[in-house]
Amino acid sequence: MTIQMLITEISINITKIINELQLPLVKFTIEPTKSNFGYVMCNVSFLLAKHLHQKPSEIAKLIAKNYQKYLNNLINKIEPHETGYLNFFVNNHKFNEIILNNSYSQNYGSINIGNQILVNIEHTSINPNKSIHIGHVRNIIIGDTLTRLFKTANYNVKVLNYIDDSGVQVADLVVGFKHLGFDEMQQNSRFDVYCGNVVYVKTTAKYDTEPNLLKIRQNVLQELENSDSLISKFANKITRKILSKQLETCWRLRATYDCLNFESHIIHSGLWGSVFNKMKEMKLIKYEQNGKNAGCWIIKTRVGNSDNDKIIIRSNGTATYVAKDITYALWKLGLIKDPFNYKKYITQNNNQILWETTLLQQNKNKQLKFSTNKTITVIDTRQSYLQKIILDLAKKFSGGSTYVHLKYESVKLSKNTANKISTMYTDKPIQMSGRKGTYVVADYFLDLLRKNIMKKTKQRYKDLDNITLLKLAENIAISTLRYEMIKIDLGKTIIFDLDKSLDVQGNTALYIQYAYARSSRILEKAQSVPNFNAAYYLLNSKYELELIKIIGEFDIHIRDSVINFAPKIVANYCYKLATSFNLFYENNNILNLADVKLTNSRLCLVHSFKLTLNKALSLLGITATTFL
RNA sequence: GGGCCAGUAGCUCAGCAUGGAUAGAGUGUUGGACUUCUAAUCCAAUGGUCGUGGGAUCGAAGCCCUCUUGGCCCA
Repeated sequence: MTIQMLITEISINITKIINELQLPLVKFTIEPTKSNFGYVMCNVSFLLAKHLHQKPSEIAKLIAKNYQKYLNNLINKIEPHETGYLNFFVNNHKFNEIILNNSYSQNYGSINIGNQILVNIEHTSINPNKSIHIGHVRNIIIGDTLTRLFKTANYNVKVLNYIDDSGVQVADLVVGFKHLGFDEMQQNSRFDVYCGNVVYVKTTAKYDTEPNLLKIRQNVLQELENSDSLISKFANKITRKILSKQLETCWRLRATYDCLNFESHIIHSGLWGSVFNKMKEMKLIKYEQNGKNAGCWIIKTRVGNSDNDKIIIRSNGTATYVAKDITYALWKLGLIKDPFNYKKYITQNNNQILWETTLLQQNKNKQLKFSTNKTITVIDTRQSYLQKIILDLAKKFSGGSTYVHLKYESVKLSKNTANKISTMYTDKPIQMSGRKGTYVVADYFLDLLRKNIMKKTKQRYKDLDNITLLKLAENIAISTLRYEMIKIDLGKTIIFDLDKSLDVQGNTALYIQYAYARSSRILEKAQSVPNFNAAYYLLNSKYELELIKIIGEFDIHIRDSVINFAPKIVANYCYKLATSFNLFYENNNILNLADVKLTNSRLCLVHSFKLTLNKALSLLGITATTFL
């Protein structure tokens, strides 16, 4: 029995009453209330009021009267409120025991929505020509948190990371290294940082003054489509070198993957070619004879009231990223034959194997399956237009698949931070740009945050050794960044400010971790381990009852979060749990009591809180420590 | 020109899907609480025409429409 089950029981009974009274069947909801209005509430009277043209309070009375026969020793009172709400009261003594006993179990909070259905989630997919910046981090954290949530909802999740190793941005790097003399072997900074901050920015800046470089880039792009060319091999070498560095950052952020999809393989395997032919057959694309797109293959689209053309193949015969994205989406949805073989890239820290696509025959590994008819693509809202094209196209290939574009607003740099890192003055927040080099490198920020936290921790514990200190600070830094990225609604732009982000007071990961550490210390210092055969009826202060109730709501929030693709719901839940625990902690003594039975009951509650918060935090990729 | 997103306290944001009880947090400012299970905490005060105008409803921060401001995308 959880609160969710309580809700289900009430829901069934009210439906019965509606049937008995031959009232219209309305879609009512039952939710936990705020403490002074019973335990859970139902809005059915309001909905019926619309149909019956009666006062909600009258209907509430009627239903309450008919509910009496369903009352039992658990749900023991129903009260029709004058506003129209139906408030249900429970036997707290019994319910405390039920919730707490439930919360001790290993799989507490796990729900079954997915039935082990295969779903793939694509996220990260950063061009392998630069280091990961704070804007990319939002994508990684959203994607990874969603993965954790879907796994706990019993989906079989495969995480994909698309590596655009044959696009314009990679061509820019090749131009830089091969024609502008940048040193591939430099040792001054991390390779990905060097490529992004120096080679890419300086190369693209030269296009304005040296237009012949653009022609060179065109040739590079063409060479990239031929896997045997020297340019292709060189590009492969540097993109893999960058990728390995980017993955280090991803792993630092505690994201892991199942498969790396190399874009070049989409061309080299002939997959794009077959999709191209199919699209020609289906008359989805058109060869343009005249106009500005003469010589190009285009796709006709209609968004809103206006027609738009999107180039699929340039006049020189190279495929645009749109072509490759479409092909990739069709592959993800399993709508075209899988031409890839898979080989092991690495075993990640959590023992999860990371695979990569390959075209080598010796890696035929057909038991591996990453394609499925349910796919989620995490990309920011600026890609909405292209995603819409892909979605429309996928529908034409097959009606039965689900393609979700999980979009989120981008991360911008605050005015102050922008002015700090760029020579160009601005009086408002700016969009980060790889090309202009106006971004904050993720590892740079994390190192700064870690340093800041270390300083404060050192003040608290002067004797702590450096290794412990560093580990602790690293954990808090990663957790802080993850929490800040996930607690904000996906539809809201994050304005990132370097200085403000270093502040870790209030609603932060640290606050939640602190509550966890407090609970751990109590259990450590207790004379005995909690005995679960406890006097739960003694837990009757408002702080205890409230905390138990919130613990009991765990699965409701997970369900809510999964169904609505809203990871922030779990973040808010963690904060609510921590706040409630802190109130309990401040107001109810636990260890220094004369009443041994009460101490034990409270220890059980502390234990339950600790387990539940730990599970909730792990869904956010946040690790709680017993000491802070 | 077409499309998408956002506007809630000085600042940053919950609440909006599924309308209903007194619109909540953090932060800031002011004051208070450590001989006590961790004060990276807690308490109190302060702070709101929920961007504007209209509509449907017994009832709107939430739904529909208008306008407006800011951001983004396509052309």
